[in-house]
Amino acid sequence: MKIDPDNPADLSAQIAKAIRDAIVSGALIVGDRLPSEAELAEQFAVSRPTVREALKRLAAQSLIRTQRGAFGGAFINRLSYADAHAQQITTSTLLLGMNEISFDTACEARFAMERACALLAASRRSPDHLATMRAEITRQGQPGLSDESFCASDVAFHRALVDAAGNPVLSYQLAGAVEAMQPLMNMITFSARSRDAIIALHARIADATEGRDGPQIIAALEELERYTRQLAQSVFNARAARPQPA
Amino acid sequence: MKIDPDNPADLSAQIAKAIRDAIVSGALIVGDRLPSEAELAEQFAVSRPTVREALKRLAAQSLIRTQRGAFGGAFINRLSYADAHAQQITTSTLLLGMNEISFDTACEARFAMERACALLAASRRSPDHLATMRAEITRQGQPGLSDESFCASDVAFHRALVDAAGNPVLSYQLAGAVEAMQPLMNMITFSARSRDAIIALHARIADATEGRDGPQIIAALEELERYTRQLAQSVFNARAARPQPA
DNA sequence: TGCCAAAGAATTGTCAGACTTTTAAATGTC
DNA sequence: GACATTTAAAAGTCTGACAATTCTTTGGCA
Repeated sequence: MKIDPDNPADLSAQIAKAIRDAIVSGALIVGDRLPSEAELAEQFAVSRPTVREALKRLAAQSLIRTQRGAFGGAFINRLSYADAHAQQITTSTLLLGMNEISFDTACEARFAMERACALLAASRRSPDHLATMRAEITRQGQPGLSDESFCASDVAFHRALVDAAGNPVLSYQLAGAVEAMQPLMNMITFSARSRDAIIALHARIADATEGRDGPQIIAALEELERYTRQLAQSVFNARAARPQPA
Repeated sequence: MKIDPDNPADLSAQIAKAIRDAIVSGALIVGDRLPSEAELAEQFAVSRPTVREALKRLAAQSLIRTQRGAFGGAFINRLSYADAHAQQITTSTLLLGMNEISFDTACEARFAMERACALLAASRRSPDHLATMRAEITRQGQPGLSDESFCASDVAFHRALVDAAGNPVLSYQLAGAVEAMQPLMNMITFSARSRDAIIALHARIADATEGRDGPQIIAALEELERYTRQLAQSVFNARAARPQPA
């Protein structure tokens, strides 16, 4: 583990970087225990609060976990899918929310990646995935469903499709992108007619998945993308025409 | 901003969560300044070091940036592509390195997503992207190039292809996946013959991109995926046959 | 008046030391 | 040998202080 010269950057940031590099490079393995805070403080020649700040930075990225008590300390964490997924969603959501990313751009990226799963999903889908897709379609057709619930079910449907591809890396990447878009989707009011259209496309996707017809899934996804973007366009136009509702 | 009951979780984690939620939900906007550490300490009824630990957690995720001096403080950060990208790479690298993800799984996901960019890249590629691709191909053909440099150039080539799709969200997602795989790729020794094969495929991709022939790009990528996996397979087999070099 | 330098204040960065809480290991007792 | 008790190690938290930084304001000088 390298030391830190007295450069102007935060000491805690430098310490965090040193430890992070050691983890990413493989010098520290999952399950390894870091020295205690007091020992680290001595090793880096800083105070314990400074070491603690560094460790909290690493904990924020799920790189380490801390345990109190005797023989406790900071341990290198195995990054779980759940943690990675959560971080992915937070990052993607902020990126979509804070930067000038248009709905079209986000939509294009999301469907492009989803189509990338289509062929794999067609060949690997299990009865479980199909059942989930069908269940969500049923749910989407229920009257009185709020827009938020409809969107949530939409996410669950697409997630099932992505999971059907049977590749956890794809699931992790895609699920982040799809869920990050949900706040944008929630802004759209879905009329009964548009819901019917979407449900019909979902049914087409489910049928094609059941029939292991990859190209058909892709075609349906392309149509869904077109329809979603058109729907968003009209919503934004309507909103632009009625400037501020106060 | 909500308060924290005295539950068993870390106070700093709770405070960080409260502020993070406020940011993600939009209650705190980019550029907003948080209260000073002393004020936050009073507001949450904790000490300043505890507040500081919470702020460091947020800083680790690039959610805030801090500035010293009068009228300094913690400001809500605009998540830059560079920051998001860096986090994406760290997360993906760890996920690939620490979990039992096979090379095949990572490879499959990466090429599936890359193919998703092919059609967009074919229609939107600029002369700049083509020039980068050609330059990297030239570089890959130079004799005496180390395996690491060859891999780095390989990453740069594919990154240019992805960027050619002209969708920053795709670039951000893909670049993370591609770069995360580099440590795994670095473990492969590329013989002169395999380099030639890869370079030929790269040239085919560049030609197809120049000719705006999306399906041809996809076909070449499929072949490249097959070849890469086969190459990795033989490397791993050879390694398994010669148990421990000690 | 106008400009530049010095003082002041606000705020983060860092440190030292102390105390509390949690947890597991070691010890003692039946 | 099993169970209860003690003990020690470690993170979690607090208090108080000082250093470093940076913006604002004020004062002085031409």
